[in-house]
Amino acid sequence: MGLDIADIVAAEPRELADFRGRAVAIDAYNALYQFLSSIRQPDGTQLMSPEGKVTSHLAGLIYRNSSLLEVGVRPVYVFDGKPHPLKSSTISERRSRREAAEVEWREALEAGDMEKARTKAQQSTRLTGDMVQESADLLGLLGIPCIMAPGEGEAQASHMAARGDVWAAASQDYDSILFGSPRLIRNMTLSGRRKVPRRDIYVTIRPEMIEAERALAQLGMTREQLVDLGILMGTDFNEGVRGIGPKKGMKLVKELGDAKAVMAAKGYDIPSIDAVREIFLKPNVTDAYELKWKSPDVAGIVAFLCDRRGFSHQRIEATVGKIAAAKSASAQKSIDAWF
DNA sequence: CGAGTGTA
DNA sequence: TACACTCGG
Repeated sequence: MGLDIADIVAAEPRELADFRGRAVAIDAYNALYQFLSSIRQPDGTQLMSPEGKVTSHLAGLIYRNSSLLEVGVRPVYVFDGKPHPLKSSTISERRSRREAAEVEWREALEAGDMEKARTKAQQSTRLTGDMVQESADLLGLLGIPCIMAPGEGEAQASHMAARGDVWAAASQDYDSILFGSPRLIRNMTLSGRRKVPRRDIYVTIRPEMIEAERALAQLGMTREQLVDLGILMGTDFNEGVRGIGPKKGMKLVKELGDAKAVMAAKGYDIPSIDAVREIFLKPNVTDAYELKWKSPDVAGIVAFLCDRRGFSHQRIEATVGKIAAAKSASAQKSIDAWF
C-alpha cells in the first residue's frame, strides 16, 4: 500500500514532544486502518462492544488523541472523499486480498496456528462507512476538527501543509511528499517498544520526520522526478513496471530526466502516465475548511464509549481527565490559545 | 495500539 | 526505575 521509498529517503528520528504546539493533518483512513488491524486479541479477534460492534478504531482514537493533546499537538483528521477512477483496480485488488485473508484466518484458527491467524486477521481488516461515521463522531466529541477531502485524504492533508494551515501531514505512507507536503510525520505516537510478529524480538517505534526539501536534495531529484519514480514503481493509480524498484528507478529517472524518457529508452508502456502525474501534481483538493479546536465534551464521550460501547468508565474518565489537565496546563504556559 | 501491572 | 507482558471491548 502506498509508495515505498523508505530505502532511499532518510527519515529523522523525533519525539512526540518535538511537535508541541504544531497543527498536524492526519490521514484518517491510514490511522483507522492501523488501529483496526493492530488492536486485536492474539487470535485476531477485534475488540467489540457487548452488542458485537467493533471498537478497535475507537479505542485507538481515544488513547492516541489523548496523548497528542496531552503533549500539545493539535491534530486535524482528513478523511478520503471520492476515489479517483484510476484507483478502481487497486480497490478491487485490496478487496479480494482481504477476502482471501479472511478465509485463511478461519483455516489458521481451525489448525490452531495463532500466529498465522492473527496475521491473516490483520490482512482482512475492513473499514466500513459506519466505522468512519462513529470515528468522526468521537473526534467531534474530543473537539478535534475533521475534514472531508474531495478526493484523496493524503492530497488534502498535503495541500493544507503546503498552504501553512498545518505544519505537517501525518501518515505511514510516503505519498504526502509526492502530493507536495513540505513535511511528513510517520509513527506519530509516543515512543515505545513493540514485539515484532513471528520473531522473539522487540523494536522501539518512535516518530520520524521527512522534510521534503531535504529529502529531494539528498536524492538529487525534483518533486516531479519523484512522482515519475513513483509512477515507474507503481502507485495506487497505475501498475508500474515489473522489475523497477526504488534503486533502479531512481538511477534511470536521474540519468534520463523523467519517466517518459525512461519509457522511450527501455520500451516500457504506462498509458495513464499523464493522468497519474496530474493526480499528484495538480491534486483534487479544497480550500473550504475551517480548523477549530474545542474543549472535549466529557459527558458525551462517556455516554458514547462507556454507556453505548462498553468501555470502562474508570479508564475513559482517567483518559479524558488527562486531556482536560493538559488543556489547563497549556493555557497557563500560554503555548497557544487553541481551545 | 496504548495503558496498566508484575517482576527484578 | 526499566522493561516484558497482558488486557482492553
